[in-house]
Amino acid sequence: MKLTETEWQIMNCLWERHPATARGIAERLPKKIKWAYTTIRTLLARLAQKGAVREYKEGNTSLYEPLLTRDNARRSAIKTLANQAFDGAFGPLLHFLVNDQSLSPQQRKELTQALEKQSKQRGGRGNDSNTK
Amino acid sequence: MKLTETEWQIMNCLWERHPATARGIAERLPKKIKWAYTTIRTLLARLAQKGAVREYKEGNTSLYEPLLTRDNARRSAIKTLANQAFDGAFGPLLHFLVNDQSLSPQQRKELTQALEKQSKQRGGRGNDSNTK
DNA sequence: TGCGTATTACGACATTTGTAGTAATATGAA
DNA sequence: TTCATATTACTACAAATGTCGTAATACGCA
Repeated sequence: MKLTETEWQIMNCLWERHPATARGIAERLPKKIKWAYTTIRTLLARLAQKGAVREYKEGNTSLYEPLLTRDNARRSAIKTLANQAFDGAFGPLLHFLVNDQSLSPQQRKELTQALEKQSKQRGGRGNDSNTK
Repeated sequence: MKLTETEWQIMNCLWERHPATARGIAERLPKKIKWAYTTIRTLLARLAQKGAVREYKEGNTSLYEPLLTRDNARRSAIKTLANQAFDGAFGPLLHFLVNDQSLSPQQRKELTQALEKQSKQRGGRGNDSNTK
């Protein structure tokens, strides 16, 4: 499932807290973003349309909650990036990140540990929620 | 500089070999992609328009070459991803990648080394071509 | 020098994405 | 009940993206 930039904004709010109303989302959007209430509604409708969120009524008010999980959305986004910019390979993507972005010593340490941990539990996949 | 999916296809061909003609690019596009010659021309025009490639004439034929570097395009794409899906933080993005994607032992080793190397040359940034 | 083929130059058009407006309806408080 | 306000339902519309088509040239070869 692929999200557009605006959809990410909405989903980010939804993942943070849900179910939520359109107005609730409006309040939790980054300050910089000023969308009309109806704009949010439209985005939510499109998200529901494509199955990323579920819309249901509590009395008369519409509540929304994510169907697409954050991890899956992330996975999908990363896969797209890897495909288009790194010829589909995660290795080079990681390399690029590690070499290019300045990481704090703390972050480096955490990553090193994560890598070690992964090395231990051999066999490959550690985590595997359903990768759609 | 942000590229669309189709633009990435074109740019990937251009980075691989340049300068190139539209037809040359057509030949080097992934087999799955079958675009009319004019489609490629249009994409190239748009890319020239936004300053990602330079178009010049050799006699009558148009040649193209990238102005935007691959690394910068990658940086930009990664930054966008980090912002929209990881709240702007590279650390978590890397964590996600490291934990989620199955890496070969070889890849893990390389990354660990890269991290170490980075730790050594303290001060932060290792690489720094102009991050636009 | 005349023709078929490769190139160009430009315009076109359907979809998707970003962003809202409006009219109708439901709700709560005076 | 009535009126101001919150919510819904629908529609709209411009800009960005994906994909060409066509008419006019230019070029190389018979």
